[in-house]
Amino acid sequence: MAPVKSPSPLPRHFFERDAVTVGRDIIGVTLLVHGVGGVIVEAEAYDQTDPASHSYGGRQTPRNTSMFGPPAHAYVYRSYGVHWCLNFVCGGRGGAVLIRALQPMAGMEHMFERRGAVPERRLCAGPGNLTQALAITGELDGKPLNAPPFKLLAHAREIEIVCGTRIGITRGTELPWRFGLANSRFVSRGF
DNA sequence: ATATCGATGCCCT
DNA sequence: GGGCATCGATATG
Repeated sequence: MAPVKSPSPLPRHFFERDAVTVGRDIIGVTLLVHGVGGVIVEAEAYDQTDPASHSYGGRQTPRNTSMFGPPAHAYVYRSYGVHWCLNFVCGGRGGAVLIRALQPMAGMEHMFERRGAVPERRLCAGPGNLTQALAITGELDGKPLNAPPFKLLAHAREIEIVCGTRIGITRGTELPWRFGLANSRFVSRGF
């Protein structure tokens, strides 16, 4: 019988690729923050060429500075003045992947404390809900992903990945840069 | 089921 | 002043 592989850290150069490639490959990876988190089931890619991106045209501002920093770091920004959104910075300046939904796996009691009495499938469904469940704030902006409080683990499982157009944008709406775990009920919306 | 609205930080014109 | 990588409450079919 073949040995069952346990979760392992991501390959060293995982994030040193373009955002679209990383966006597809990040599905199925486990994200933990202070030990709380789960499997990434939905993500979107953004890059410099993309009119929906904060890094569009190479424009750099105080907010998006992390997007132009080294890969494998967090870009955390405030959305609509109310929510925090978590991204992973990728290779190719100005590229990042927005983490949109998790299948909760660890520390769910903390998630319920932070999110209230929502159905389990809604705990981490949507970028703002996910950061609330994991207590992610702007303090983590620019922090490396290979060190606490972050932990990223790859699984050797075969999974089916679907893609579609991104959510909540008004430009670049035709780009199929939203990725998800097929048939997951933990995504923010169907594909 | 979809539609509208308010919360309100940061970037834009 | 207006728009935005959002969300939940409220109204209405």
